[in-house]
Amino acid sequence: MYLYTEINISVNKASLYKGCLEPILLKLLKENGRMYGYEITQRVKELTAGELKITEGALYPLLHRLEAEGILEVEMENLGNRVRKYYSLTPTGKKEQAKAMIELEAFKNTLQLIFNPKLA
Amino acid sequence: MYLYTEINISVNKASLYKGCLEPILLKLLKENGRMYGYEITQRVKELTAGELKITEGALYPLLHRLEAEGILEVEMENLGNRVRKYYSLTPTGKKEQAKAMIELEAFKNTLQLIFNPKLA
DNA sequence: ATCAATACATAAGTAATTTAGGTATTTATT
DNA sequence: AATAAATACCTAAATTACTTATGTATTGAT
Repeated sequence: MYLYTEINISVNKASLYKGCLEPILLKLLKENGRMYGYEITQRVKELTAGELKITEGALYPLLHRLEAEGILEVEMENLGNRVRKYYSLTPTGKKEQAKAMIELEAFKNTLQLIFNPKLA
Repeated sequence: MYLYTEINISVNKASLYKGCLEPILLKLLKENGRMYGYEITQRVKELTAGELKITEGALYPLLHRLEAEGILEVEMENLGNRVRKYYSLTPTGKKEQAKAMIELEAFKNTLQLIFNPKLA
């Protein structure tokens, strides 16, 4: 039986963040060397003061896909009886991360052109 | 028979822009008063120097949805034998536009927190 | 003891697109 | 004059990136 203690009233302004999860993940791994899934969800929540909550249903499949694509590699670590999976960027992943940052810059500039045309 | 003269080699960095089309549209209509579909695709291409191309398959269904939701209203105009459909914000649409801009600001700030943590 | 937090996972459903067509008129090019 | 390109609308199937809703199991706090 499940008892939910936290009621999630998050609005669905979420759609703007679509497509951002992968660059966010790559950036965090670049900064931190290696991280595990749960840690990533918590770090994003901290960094954004709760504004952005990475759902596990989005994160875990992404981690698996990027591992399959050779962008991430994984190391298992045992904590007592539990397993923790640390992910880090492969050499390919580092190139991919750099590309993602360039694309993100272009994205931000493009938004600037549309939403703040005077400053451009 | 169809002969394609322009070969579209657009990469699929497109995913970052997912969820941005509606705020872009609302912003353009706020700035320009009224616009028609084809004009919107061209304006965005101009504004962004070709970086962002709004596809008609995305735009027209969105215009129809927003009209059905009472966010946009439409005026038909005849050009010779052709019809042009001008869209503009309803009063509801103006409120929606303002909300979208606030959400976009929050989005940009959140990205800042993740990608430029030092400047925040 | 019980609840909350930690830590992994998958699968069905949904929304915003892309891709790939389609029709028709008007303007430019050869 | 004929052809191509641009203008102007449209839709529907497929894809993508998620959300929502589950599930299991361990560990730490009250």
